[in-house]
Amino acid sequence: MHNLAISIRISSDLFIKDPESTDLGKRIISKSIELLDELGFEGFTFKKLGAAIGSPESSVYRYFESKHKLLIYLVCWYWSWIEYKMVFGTINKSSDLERLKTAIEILTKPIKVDNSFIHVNEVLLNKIVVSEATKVFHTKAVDEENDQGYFAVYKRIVQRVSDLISAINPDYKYPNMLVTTVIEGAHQQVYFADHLSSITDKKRGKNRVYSFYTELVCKMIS
Amino acid sequence: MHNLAISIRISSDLFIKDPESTDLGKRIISKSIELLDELGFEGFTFKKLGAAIGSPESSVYRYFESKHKLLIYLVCWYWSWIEYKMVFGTINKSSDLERLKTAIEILTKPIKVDNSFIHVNEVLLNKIVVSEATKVFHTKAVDEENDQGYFAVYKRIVQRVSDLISAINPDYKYPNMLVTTVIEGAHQQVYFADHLSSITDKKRGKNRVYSFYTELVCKMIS
DNA sequence: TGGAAAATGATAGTAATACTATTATGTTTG
DNA sequence: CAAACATAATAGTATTACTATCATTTTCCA
Repeated sequence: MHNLAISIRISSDLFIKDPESTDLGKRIISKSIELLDELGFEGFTFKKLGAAIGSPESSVYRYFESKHKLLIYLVCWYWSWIEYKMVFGTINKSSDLERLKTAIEILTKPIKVDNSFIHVNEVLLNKIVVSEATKVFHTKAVDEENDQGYFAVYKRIVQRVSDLISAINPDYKYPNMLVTTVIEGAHQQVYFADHLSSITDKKRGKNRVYSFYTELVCKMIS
Repeated sequence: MHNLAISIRISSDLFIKDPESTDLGKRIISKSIELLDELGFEGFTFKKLGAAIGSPESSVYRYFESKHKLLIYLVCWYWSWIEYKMVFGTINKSSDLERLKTAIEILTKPIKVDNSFIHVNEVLLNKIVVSEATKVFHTKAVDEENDQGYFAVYKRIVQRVSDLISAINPDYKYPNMLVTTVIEGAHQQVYFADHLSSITDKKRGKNRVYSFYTELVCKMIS
């Protein structure tokens, strides 16, 4: 069981005090995932979070500088977890194409419950990433935050998959664009299916997002 | 010259008083485009906008209920303008494939200055759509706002291009997903190139976004 | 075991935001 | 020329996103 063996490490620039280090910290993470899902990023406040965990908001501020940083923390956590799944999911595959397909699967198929991290509900966290993660990037502070390395995990995942593509077809000109198209597109399709269903192709089977993007990548690089 | 012939019509649910109907209204539109670009959606306020046009914020509130509604208005304006260009750009093409290619071109190539609408700077508006438009969708009020018809133009554009695809290849299973992948992806690539350049394929020519997505669509539907 | 250090709680306060409301003034128009 | 309308000027409110201070509780370790 990897819940004993591994832990997700997040850049210490994203918090004031490591939420993994205390009980209150873990409850902050756990409850903020629930509340962000319930209220959305705009409706979410540290005051409400404090009320939900029975602590004053000032206690939350001892862990996170702002709700924006907390969101980045959660999104980073999510991508670190995905990276972990990707590394272990591809390690014993026999070819780059197999590895690529597994990576796409991890990036496009619905998330399954994972009990390895008790205070993190990965299914809810995925919902938050789908509906709120763009707000991590789309800020006037992007460049600064990028320089701080906040998006390193995300970029590393893109690079990883991009490298697989280049290994399979070294002549393909746009591996990075292809990968970001898949990663962001997959989330977007889930969001559209939930909220703007007329512009998705809903009645096309259970794994339509996975099928669509797998076919897309394969056709593009062949 | 179409500046005499046409005007962009926006759903009256998006404003309290039509900004096109007065001088102050037009200045609100014009300045809000500049300020949104300069400050970003979060940094933008009606107070600052008021100061910039020399009016109290209460005057702005007589035109728009909230800055969120103003953003939706601008994004709708943008897509209406794109739809207009698409209709007139494809009308005299000789085949569906030609029409499709033109549509993709309009959706993926950089915006050029258009002096048809004096109070709207389309180049800046495009920058705003690229960096802020996701915030129109990603809200707890999406479903309600979708029911109100705020996203109708956007959905119509998707449908239009999707129909072209289906006309070319009636068997292709995912025309809608393909189109939204292109539309959102194209903007995303521009944003990434500006802010997270390591995960784009920058040094691949001037029209890389256009080339990439045209090739993508053609390969997928053939 | 006792005392310092660390963590949390309780409470207060601030500037800014996102509005609403009211009244006054100027401008248009039938 | 008066009514209607548009805008300005000003004030006010609840909430947000913090910061600051001090008291209490818990932990730890010598």
